Amino acid sequence: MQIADDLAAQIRAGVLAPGAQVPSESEVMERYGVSQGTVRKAIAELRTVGLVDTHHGRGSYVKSPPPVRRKSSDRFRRTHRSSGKAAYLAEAEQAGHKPSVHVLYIGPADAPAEVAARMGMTAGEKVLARRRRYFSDGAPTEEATSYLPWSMAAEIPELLDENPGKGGIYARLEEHGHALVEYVETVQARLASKQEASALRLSPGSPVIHLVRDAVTSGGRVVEVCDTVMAADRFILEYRIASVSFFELATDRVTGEGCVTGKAPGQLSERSHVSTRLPGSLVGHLSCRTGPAARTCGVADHADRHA
Amino acid sequence: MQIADDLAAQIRAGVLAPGAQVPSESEVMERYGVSQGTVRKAIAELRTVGLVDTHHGRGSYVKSPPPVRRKSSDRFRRTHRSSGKAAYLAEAEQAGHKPSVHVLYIGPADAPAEVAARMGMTAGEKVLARRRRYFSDGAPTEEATSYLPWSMAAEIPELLDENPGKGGIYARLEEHGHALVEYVETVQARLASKQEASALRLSPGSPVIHLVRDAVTSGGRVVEVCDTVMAADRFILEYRIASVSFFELATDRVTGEGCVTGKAPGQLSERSHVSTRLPGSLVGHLSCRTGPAARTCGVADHADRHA
DNA sequence: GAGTGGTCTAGACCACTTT
DNA sequence: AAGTGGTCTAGACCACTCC
Repeated sequence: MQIADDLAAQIRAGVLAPGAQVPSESEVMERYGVSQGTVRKAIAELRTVGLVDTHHGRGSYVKSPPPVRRKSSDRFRRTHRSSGKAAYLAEAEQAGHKPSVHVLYIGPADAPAEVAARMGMTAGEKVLARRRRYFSDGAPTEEATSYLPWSMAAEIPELLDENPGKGGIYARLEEHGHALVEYVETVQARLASKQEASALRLSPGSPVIHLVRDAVTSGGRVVEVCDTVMAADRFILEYRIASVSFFELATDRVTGEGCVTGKAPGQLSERSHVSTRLPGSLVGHLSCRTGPAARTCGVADHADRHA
Repeated sequence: MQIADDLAAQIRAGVLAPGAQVPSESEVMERYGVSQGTVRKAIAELRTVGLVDTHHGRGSYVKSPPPVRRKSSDRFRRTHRSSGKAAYLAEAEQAGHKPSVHVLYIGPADAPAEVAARMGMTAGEKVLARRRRYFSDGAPTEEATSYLPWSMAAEIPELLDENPGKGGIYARLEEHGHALVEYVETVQARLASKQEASALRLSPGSPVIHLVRDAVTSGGRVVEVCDTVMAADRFILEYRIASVSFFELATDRVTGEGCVTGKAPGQLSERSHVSTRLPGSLVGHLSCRTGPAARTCGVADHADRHA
């Protein structure tokens, strides 16, 4: 489409600056000597590519590129929790944006099938759902729903609060004896559904990132599933992957010496739980999975509570 | 659009099975009593949602949902390298697909700006590029380009081969003294460009996942950058995140005892290098970054080479 | 050649926004 | 009321595919 390319070039060259109005349909019709349908297709193209926003009865305007936020896998490090702010707020402020959160719902819900499967319960079982929408500089960026077993809600009353306190719900879970060993995030990208598009104020056809995170305890139990839908153009996800897991260090090689106090390597069952004592007073607990899937493990150190 | 919803419902209900031909434009025009333009919009909708494939002169056909492959962050564990197959082939076969790889280019190239920045060189510098396209069951799924400093190509001749041998290029790098400590992956989702759409046989408007991975040595040097574009509907990325890093275990708490042989905790500079001796004969090397960014570290164990 | 999708035109009518 | 985008129609013409 020559017309779309032409306009796109003008935008990228800065002839049409962010915020400026794109020539109206009738104007373009005249200038290029084409019919309205042709113009509309060209502008639709610009819209799906994210170059313009168009408003009924007002015109199309050049979009300014959205601020991109980095979401690092390090954000779950227990060390980062002391900050006292929810991970989201801390991260966003650091990046120089005005963050805000809007709680949409906190209360009982029926577990969706996928969530139930991840938590090892039957679909439809009663769970606690925490649904909220996040904004950056006033614009919605993501919508997240946390699911927890309903028994947790009784055990930990703060989970029903809008603001669960310092360190967020993960800190509360750990305070109540559910040490979190690892998080497993699955990432998918797809086009926004109509509901998602309107909730995140996206033009239809925009991509979203669908992120689902399981929080796993040292016992191998999934105590929370967090389902997040993010506007794809506003995020970069960053993951740091070690080439050797702590689990491998402790069990594959360091035998004897009283180091691994659980089972011997090679004798680990599907979900094993072993303890490692490192020099100093540190106790590390490992929850692991073995077998053909050969998954590595998580590391939980309970040192904070033993010290 | 009522007509699109109607067809979509038929597809999802199985009235129109995968592979079946969607009624032709003229047929739909007649049945719903609308004009061609209206029908075309409806079918375009189905196309962008990924429900149908349409071929010029032949018609539109119901797509069968593409096989989804899981890409786990564990695939870089050194333990998994012994398999003797490239990570891609091993993973795909395990999932029951017929994988194949097509090498597009291996040779010198000018470093793109972003790659140069990640590797700490100036843009345009000469690098080795390895570009290949991956297929699953005959359908293209991703296209990846690895960039390495040109000096590596001289040092490690296998890097110029189509098949770099057992364990892939990461194994070759490590054999030549470049122990890889961690990988940093950044994930973005966006719509496919025209070139990407045709290379991956996607309909325009389809989302892709753009993944860029840095391979970091124990010295903190980025020796490879791998730039990958994947068809979003064919992948689920999975990342396992430990709640405590090995780095934190070794330096924040385990002091004295001769355990950390590098600097004391709190004295680590922006990019430090410390060594840890664990019980047994294992030696762990840590490359880390500290400071306000408070990034964790990677763990490299050189035990294989010291044993 | 008959059928398919791809592109375009010219014009009508509606809904929203601004003045 | 005037200007904007949103939707639709009816028809022309082209390009590709299959028989």
